[in-house]
Amino acid sequence: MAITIKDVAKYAEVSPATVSRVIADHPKISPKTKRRVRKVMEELGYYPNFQARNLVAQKSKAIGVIMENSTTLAFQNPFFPEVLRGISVSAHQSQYGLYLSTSATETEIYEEVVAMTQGKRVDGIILLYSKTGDKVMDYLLENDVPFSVVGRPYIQPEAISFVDNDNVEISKQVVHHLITLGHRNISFVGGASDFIVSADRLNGYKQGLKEAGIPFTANYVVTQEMMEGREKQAIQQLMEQENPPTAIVTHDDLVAYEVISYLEDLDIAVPSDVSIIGFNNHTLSSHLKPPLSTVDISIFDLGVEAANLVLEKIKDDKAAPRNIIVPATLIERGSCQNL
Amino acid sequence: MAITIKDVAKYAEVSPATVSRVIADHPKISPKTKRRVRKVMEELGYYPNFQARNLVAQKSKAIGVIMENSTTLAFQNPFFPEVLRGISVSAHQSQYGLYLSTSATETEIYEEVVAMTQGKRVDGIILLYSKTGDKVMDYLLENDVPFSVVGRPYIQPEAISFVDNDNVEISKQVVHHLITLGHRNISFVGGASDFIVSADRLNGYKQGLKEAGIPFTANYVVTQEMMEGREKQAIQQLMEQENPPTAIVTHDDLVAYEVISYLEDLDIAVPSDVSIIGFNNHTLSSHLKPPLSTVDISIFDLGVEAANLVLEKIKDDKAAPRNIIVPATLIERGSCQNL
DNA sequence: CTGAAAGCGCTTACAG
DNA sequence: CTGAAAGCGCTTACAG
Repeated sequence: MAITIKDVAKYAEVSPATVSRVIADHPKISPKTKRRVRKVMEELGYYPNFQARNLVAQKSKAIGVIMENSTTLAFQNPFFPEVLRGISVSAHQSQYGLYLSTSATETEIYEEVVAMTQGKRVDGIILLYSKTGDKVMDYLLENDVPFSVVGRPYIQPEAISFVDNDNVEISKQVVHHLITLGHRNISFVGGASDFIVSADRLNGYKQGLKEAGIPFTANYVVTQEMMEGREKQAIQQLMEQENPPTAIVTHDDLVAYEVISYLEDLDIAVPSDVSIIGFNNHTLSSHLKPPLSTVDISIFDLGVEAANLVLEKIKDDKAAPRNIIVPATLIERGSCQNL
Repeated sequence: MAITIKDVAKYAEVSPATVSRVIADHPKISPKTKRRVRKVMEELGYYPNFQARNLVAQKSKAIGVIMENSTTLAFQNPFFPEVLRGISVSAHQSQYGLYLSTSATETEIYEEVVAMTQGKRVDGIILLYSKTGDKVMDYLLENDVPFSVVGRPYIQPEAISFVDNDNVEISKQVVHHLITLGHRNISFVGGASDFIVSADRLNGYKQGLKEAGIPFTANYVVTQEMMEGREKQAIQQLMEQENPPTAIVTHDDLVAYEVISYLEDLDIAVPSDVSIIGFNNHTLSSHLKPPLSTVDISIFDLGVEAANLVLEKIKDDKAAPRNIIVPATLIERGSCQNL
């Protein structure tokens, strides 16, 4: 089979223990021995077996990245590769590997997380989403598994390491911006309502209205669930009510452009008839027509920090949970207009 | 520490060997014993330790997915999450885990692949790209590592399992389509030239021209390298030559929209002045202005089949290499016009 | 500075 | 149908 530590030991005329110590760069091994052993390792093409090493070390040097393997537009967008890139960079620096969930449904994800943590396939977990009543998060918390969350946890935020934008605040700013432009009939087209990020942004939207003395209109809110499979009708319904909105906040740039195309079908032009703002600052959004005003949420940084946070917990059992708020910035472009 | 097979054995009053056999659902264990042991496993919350199991089995039940952790627009696009979704579905069915590369540079990727295969962290590899002179592919081939490639290998295609579109053919079709519309001055804005997919598409483009008796014009080809960091100037240069193209084939929808925006800056309208076709059928492309004619390359299927192919090789040493060609379809929308 | 021995948690011929 | 024993490839007190 493959070259083992024993083969190296034999050729270098030392014990396997010594070879092991050379690998670990143990200070008490003489430079001479180290040199000789390393030369043999090189010559034989030795690579340490992770399984064996991890078995005795009781760790895996890998982080599990958990996401919903979903098909919705929200997961089609560049958020995923970008956050993963951030995670990769940080994990790579600490020499940790990345293990990806492959499950599609909630129950499967739960099973997979339990198996990968109990089975020691990973040392910690990054949750790429945060939703209400998430059993995965409950499990991780109860079993003291090192983990971090991208997004605000639905329970015990003080006990959990997470990274997030200040979604309430930035959403409020977005609304303020539209109000400054003279809008008062402002709609909110949000994500799935069990996701905390959606709830937070809706909340900020409401606060923004309130601060401006504008009453909240339930009819102005369109959730993911209302869109699902009948996006066009949902938008039509939104626009054909008595006082249709003159501005729309959407939870994602891709959704914004989708909405714009439905508005077009209804002969409603952006921004002349309706202003619109997205979220996530898609690479393309500056190039498209209209160039989309949007919120840049620093996705890459979200990933880097999420990885840093789990790593912190993995390396130190009793590291206190930390929260990191990554800046979100409103970027004004051409999709909004004075009323 | 965690519950081990010994704990279960003790409580169930059997030997560890028996517990192991129950886990494996060995046929020779009595149903009664199985029931009893399973009950104890349940009660104690036993989960098998992957490291230990894999160490003796000499396998990891995981597939390494290798990609360049790059920032270019090409990797910002939905190709990555979509192909990964396909891979996930197939891997999940076979109960294999997914291990992701975290390296950014070619050398690092090489090191990482060698370490993860030699170190038995993964049983096989999926290469998400194919480029000329790729040392990773050479290594995998030489060392008989089970692997598959998304894209046509640059060497020994008959010896390697890969999944691909017929990029030459589809590219030729795209050119034919434009020629049918009356275009003769057709430009090709391609990807990085060391990628096989780019080479194949360029090749199909050339063949398409040739078949129509149109001479190839080097000035009509813009590569990734020529764009890098000066996209706008590259497009300007393309359009300001003596006989500017009246149609442009781009290797990706996102790039197509980027180009469209530069054309706009030059007061060139799509499709009235210039026709344009993309690749990859981005979710948004039907919604944007203009709705983009594009090529759907069945990304999800590419992923599923790539996983199937490695799995085939992992499960059977001497499975013959297979190639799968996934259909690519030209989708006509509003970005092309009769000349 | 180095080695012999035990052990990480599992599996699997071998024996009965 | 089940158990005792050896072993997968490594690490790490312990001893010298």
